[in-house]
Amino acid sequence: MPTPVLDALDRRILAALQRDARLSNVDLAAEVGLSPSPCLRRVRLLEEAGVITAYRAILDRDAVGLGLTVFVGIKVDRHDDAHATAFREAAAALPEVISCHLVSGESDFLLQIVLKDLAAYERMLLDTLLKLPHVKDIRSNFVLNTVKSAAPLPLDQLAR
Amino acid sequence: MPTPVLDALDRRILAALQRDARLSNVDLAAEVGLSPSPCLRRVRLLEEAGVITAYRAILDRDAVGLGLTVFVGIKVDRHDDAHATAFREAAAALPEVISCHLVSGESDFLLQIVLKDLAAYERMLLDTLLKLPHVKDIRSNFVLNTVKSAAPLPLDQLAR
DNA sequence: CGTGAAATAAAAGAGCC
DNA sequence: GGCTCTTTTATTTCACG
Repeated sequence: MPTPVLDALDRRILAALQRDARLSNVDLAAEVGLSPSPCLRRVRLLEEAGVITAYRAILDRDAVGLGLTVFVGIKVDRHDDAHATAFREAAAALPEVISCHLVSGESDFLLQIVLKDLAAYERMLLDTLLKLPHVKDIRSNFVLNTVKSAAPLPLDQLAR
Repeated sequence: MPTPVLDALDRRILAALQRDARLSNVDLAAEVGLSPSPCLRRVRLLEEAGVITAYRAILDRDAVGLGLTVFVGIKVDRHDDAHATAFREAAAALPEVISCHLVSGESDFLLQIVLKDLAAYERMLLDTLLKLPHVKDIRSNFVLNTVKSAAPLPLDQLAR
């Protein structure tokens, strides 16, 4: 068994910060059963190691006027590096695209796009998405209802 | 023009907190061009109004040992409320399911599932997903490469 | 890793523009 | 609404066991 990168305490710290990133170090330490000093040391290490990549406020999309979410499947011309890279960079640069993955299956890329309404999506589709490099086919899947979103990662499932 | 729910200052506050949820109120105020008191008042109001729903630490999935992300399209038997609701609740209760949406198009539901590896997904598919209520068809799309993930919402796009 | 003390910073509130 | 100033409270930090 190689030295585990994350021990049980690290996982508890991460779980707590996923639930509430604004926990003070004192409260966090109490929650994970540690005193403040070593707790803060661990958090700093997790940040420096790139395990914690950011602390974000999660917003209600409807409340901020971004009521439309669309999952967009996109096929590109070919799969070679030059094509894929050009597409990737162009897609990632769009602020409306909040996630973009290369996936197996029907589509090559799966994008999650957030917009004000259908009219905004129509403009985006015509003016931007269809003009991305090497796009061959686009399939739009509109979100009708969000059952669960931006949930914390299931660190409990890692217990060995 | 109805009273806008969010004015320009609110949007600047939200943008800053999406980028860094751990900003102190003093720093946040300086960044948005406000003094601390009104800035904190606005943040509290945004929290109470449900605009800010959570503050989360964002983790590197590979670094925590959750190297496999799968987008799973699921069709259910029928679309009536009883069926859809039963499915929804069962799916949302699974910790590995970090997002679940009712969508238009090919599938009825689109789930984002995070796991350790393919073996874990095989178990999940056989033991859990296929046994969810009213499931008719499952299509698994494996993430080969993550280009962009958990990006902040594009509040700039709301400027009228 | 824990403890405790010292230094620092943050939040909260009152009164005013 | 927002600003400033003051008070109160909490948090970070560090040296040592």
